[in-house]
Amino acid sequence: MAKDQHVSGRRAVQGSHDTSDLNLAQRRAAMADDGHALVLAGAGCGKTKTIDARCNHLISEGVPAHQIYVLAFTRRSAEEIVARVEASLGSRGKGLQASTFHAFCMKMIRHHPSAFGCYRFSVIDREDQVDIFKALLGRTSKTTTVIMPTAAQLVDIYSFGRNTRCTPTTAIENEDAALLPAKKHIIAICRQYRDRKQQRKYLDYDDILEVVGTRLHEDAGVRKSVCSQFKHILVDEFQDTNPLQWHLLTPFLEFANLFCVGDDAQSIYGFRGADFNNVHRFKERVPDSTTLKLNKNYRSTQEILDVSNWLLAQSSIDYDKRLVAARGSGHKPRLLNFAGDWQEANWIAADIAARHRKGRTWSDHMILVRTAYTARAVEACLIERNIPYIFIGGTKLLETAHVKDLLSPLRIIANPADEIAWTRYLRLWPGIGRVKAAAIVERVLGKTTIEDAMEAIGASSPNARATLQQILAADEPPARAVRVAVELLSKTLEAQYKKDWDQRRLDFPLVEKLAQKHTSIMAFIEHYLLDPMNASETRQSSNGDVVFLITVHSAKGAERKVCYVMNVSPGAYPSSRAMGSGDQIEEERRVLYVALTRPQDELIITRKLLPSFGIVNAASEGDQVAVADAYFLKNFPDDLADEEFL
DNA sequence: AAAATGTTGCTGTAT
DNA sequence: GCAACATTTT
Repeated sequence: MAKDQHVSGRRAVQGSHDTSDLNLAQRRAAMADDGHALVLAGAGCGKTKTIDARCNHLISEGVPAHQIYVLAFTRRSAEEIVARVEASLGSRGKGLQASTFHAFCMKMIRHHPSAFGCYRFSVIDREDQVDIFKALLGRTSKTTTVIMPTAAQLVDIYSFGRNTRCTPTTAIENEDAALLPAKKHIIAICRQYRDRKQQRKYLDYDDILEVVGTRLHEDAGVRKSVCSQFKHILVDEFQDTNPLQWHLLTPFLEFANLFCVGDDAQSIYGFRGADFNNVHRFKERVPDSTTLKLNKNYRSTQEILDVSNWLLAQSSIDYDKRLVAARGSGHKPRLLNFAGDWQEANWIAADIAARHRKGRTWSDHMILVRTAYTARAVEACLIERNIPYIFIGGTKLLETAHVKDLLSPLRIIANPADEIAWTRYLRLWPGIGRVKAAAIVERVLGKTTIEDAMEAIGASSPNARATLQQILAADEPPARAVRVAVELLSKTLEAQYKKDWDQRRLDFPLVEKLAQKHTSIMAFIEHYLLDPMNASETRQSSNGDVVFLITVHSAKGAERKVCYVMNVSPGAYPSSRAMGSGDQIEEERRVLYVALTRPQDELIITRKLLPSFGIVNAASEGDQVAVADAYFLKNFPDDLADEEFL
């Protein structure tokens, strides 16, 4: 029974396979006839439950599970959907597939390598992209007099442009209008980046979607063979899809039934090009579709929803939304004021500990933060009190410096043209810095075989060469290569990271364990780049009774009995960095809305009223006033929460 | 001249 | 925790 699943603390009832616990609107959505459908659902109105029920219904009606694909926003929610459907349908549910858009496209690319022309490509992450742009900037910067973007800004501009399929001007403006004079240079450098990727056989995150989308549009044969595998495509969090993702979905319209579920008030990925026209213009773009609405909230009590309703009502945008609690009345939300970060964090940890002593489980609690670094104080307090937790958001295991170092030789073996990996690997060795590494890489990339390449390292570092040779000999399976790499590189890495080496080394057995699930280095690295697993998540013991510490962006769809929304302070909501545009401020409002709609029973909002980081850092005095003025809780009504000063 | 080491500042959300 | 910058060592 689903009860035993206890999937990340969700209510077990969601796995039950009959539709009797659905309300009328949910049942109509779940049991809709074939055809395209858009389901609009407010926070907590049972989106996930409806997707589960839809899958159950389709499979029960005789659709083979493998012809259904669920596109979710995170690996976590994808896995949960599959787990619940399998739990309720047993063997008939086996074969249901769910993943992120990126993992979906990568599957297509790997299953039809010739169709997409991406054989032996390596997937690169954002940091790798930044490295490439850095190298390109280094070569061109001296002649220009205009202000050029940083490498990181170039990645943003380039990626935004591709995700929204907009003009360079729009993409640059979105980053910073002050960069417009450099437009010509930016376009030129983006072209060089594109060529460089091609040479080195790299696929960045956007390529993964674009390669598949473009091919499906251009080639009818490929389109038919790929798209006709699926009868039903379900898309969760549809409000956060962007034009590139829509481009990818449209070829499926003639082969499969599209079932998209979303809430425009929860659109919080505008910075990644999310476009709620995908929701608002769905009917226009897909005329033969039906639209369904779910508007009864089953998650929270009315007092909690009142806060969220108030917040949206303050917006200039008309969301046409007032959440009504099916559960009725409950605890009044609390609004707690603290003098500083430390007091705030400490109080939350103490409060959770006290509740645990009274018999609550750790996993009844979720702490929501806007930014990863806000989490650090509370993390320290949780550790101090021995409270088990996982932190979701922030740096992923495969993004940490020491793991990237460890994997660099494996990346070289998987793709000898991988310049970034070569550079990283070479610089691990004593006596090799930026300049020598560049010289060696130059020589190495001219070679056609990995053996010649290793020869080309030359006498600069016999150790670097010997080590790479031994790792190459261990080659596959990847777990073995990882183990050999750990053995051979430990000394070097220890010297590099001396201070926190004892912490970092603990990650290596984890990496080896993750590698065991894969048969090739490429597949292993790719898997964890596309569906990254958090360092803290990976370190967890299996039991699962832990406090959830999570960024709001990662918390979409999650719920807990007791939620602490941290640092709802001036300068943080909206973030002082969002002050540039009204659209960005409204997106910030939705971020807070997502946070406030997570709790089932108790909402605890904490903040610091004294000038906090965001305000202090606003550039001018005028900016500081603007930040304080835009603060979302500026006119917060007394009767919506019990306010305390601690 | 390049590498190594030390210091300071700042940090947006993520596939 | 990390990147950019500054300083010391090889």
